[in-house]
Amino acid sequence: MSSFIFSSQPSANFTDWNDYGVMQKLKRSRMNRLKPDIYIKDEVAAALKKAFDVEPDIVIERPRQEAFGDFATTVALGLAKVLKMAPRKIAEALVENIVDADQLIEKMSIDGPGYINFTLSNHYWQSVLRGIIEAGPAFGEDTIGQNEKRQIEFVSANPTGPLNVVSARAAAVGDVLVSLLQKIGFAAEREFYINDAGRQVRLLGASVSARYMALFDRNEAMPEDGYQGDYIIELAQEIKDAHGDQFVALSHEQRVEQLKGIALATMIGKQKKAMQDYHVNYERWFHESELRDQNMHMEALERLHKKDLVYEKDGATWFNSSAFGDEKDRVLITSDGEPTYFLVDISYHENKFDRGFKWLLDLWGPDHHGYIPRMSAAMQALGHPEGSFQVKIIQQVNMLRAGEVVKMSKRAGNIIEMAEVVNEVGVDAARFFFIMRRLDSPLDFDIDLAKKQTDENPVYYVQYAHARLYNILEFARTQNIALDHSQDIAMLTAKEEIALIKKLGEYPDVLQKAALLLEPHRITTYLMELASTFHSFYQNNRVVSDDKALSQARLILVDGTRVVIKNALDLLKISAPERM
RNA sequence: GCGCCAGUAGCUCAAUCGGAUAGAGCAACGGCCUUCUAAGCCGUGGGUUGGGGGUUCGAUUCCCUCCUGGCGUACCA
Repeated sequence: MSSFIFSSQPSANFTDWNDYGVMQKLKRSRMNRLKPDIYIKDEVAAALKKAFDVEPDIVIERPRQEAFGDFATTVALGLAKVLKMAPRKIAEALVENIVDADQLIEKMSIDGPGYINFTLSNHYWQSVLRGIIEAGPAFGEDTIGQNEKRQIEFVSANPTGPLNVVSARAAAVGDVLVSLLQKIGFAAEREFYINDAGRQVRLLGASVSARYMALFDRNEAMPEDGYQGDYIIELAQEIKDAHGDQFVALSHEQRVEQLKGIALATMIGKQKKAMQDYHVNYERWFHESELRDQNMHMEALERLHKKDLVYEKDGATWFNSSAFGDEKDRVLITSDGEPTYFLVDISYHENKFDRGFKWLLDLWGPDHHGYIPRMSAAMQALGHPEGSFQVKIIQQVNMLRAGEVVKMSKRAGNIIEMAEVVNEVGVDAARFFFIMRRLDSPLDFDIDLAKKQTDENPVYYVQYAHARLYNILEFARTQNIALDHSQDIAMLTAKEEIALIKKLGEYPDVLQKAALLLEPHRITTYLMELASTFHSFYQNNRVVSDDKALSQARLILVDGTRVVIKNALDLLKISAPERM
């Protein structure tokens, strides 16, 4: 088993977000202004080349503590051994050789054992704000994806029951991940795989048939393993209301077949509606039946066959998956001659690659993680490069009310329904809460908290910041101080002003990292930090005052902040209220 | 048994490829509204990063081991 699929880190061949190779090819002028770390990296590299004639890997990081400046590098520490010199001596020589052609660096200092800290000038930060205003809704976007086709498949719940809360979590996460990839230049798409074929769908038909007949006082046995939830009864009732008794007289087989079709269409319709109400718009809903109708699974079998990875045993057809790290071989065609779900799923993923996607991500529920090795084995066997197929497990969700775990609903078939939760707390809170945590850790969803309209609720905290920003711009208008982007902003030098601009300037990095590391929670965390930085600025600096020039400069800062919060909320498809 | 994920402040979570004194929010306590939204701000206390060992200038981060919790280990889907 290659360990990459179990790693929470991106695989090695994955675009390395710390290697800005692609970006360096872009025009430097504009990018440099928004990527000061690259500028510093280049400066440090040139200085090292000049002073010591070495070209080590240089990492530019942001110090945790404000006192250490805006950027730092530990390169001198790492070079100590190579150059056989004290790190501080190396650092001193390095600093002396920094040219800083663009005059962005305000201060350089050598601290501790040999850290070199860089503080950028206010002038530089003002230019960042200019850049944000110019970019507007596009601020944060990038082109590093180079239009590569990527696809994320998520939710893909069986159409045999209502969607549960893990689906709600997966829907929010998957939707935002695709948006993130699109923002940094990938041609990314959302896809929902509808399992509308096979045993379980026949079971759905038979279950509905039994309930339907009961409505006419006919006794028809519920199939073994049939679906027990009360929603099946509701479904039967809906069918009776729409079609009357027209299926009663049919043979059992015919009735099951017809009711199966109706029930399936109804359930899929409900799923589509739930997703739409939740602001998730799939580029494609892919039907499993399509694969089967076109015999794509047999084609996939043939591909494996050609690679000599298939054999017959005990009347079944097996895939030699253990040769690719799976713990045992898996059945593709059962001894009854039925293709397994696994085989069909392999062909589905082959189809995705055939459609031109270079990279696939599946979001699966926690009960499917045992399935990862065999699927990865299949993709590897079929020659897809390592890392081109990835799976992330969306961990379980505990719904809490008054501190207690909410019990499952019998009506929905012993699950907690997605629609119920979304209706109760609203789309904004639901999406925010589901995105707030890393996807591989279990999530406690506090329903009471999500509904609270107080500072305890992070959604309101962020939305309030947006409403407040909007209100300031409105108020300025009433005072006849218009927002004018051409005004001078050189007087924006106060501590809170610069701190706010710095925070705004982080957004593109946050977005890029969230996208490439598949960690959407970075966006919500950032939003909370940004809101906090803004509230702090607001508290200490009056925007609209008698000083007209200063007011106008601050209005530009307010507008820049509004732009970034709006962009991030739009990305999450959470509303940005103008008034609260 | 084997495998996957997780274990960080009372609670929920962060922590930028291994970097500086591990940070936020909530809860607790104390301040701040004549001024653009107090759904806000400022401050105080709170930690053996589950335990132990290793790798090195440096470990929440990498390796080994143990403990705890969740999940998975089908000719089901």
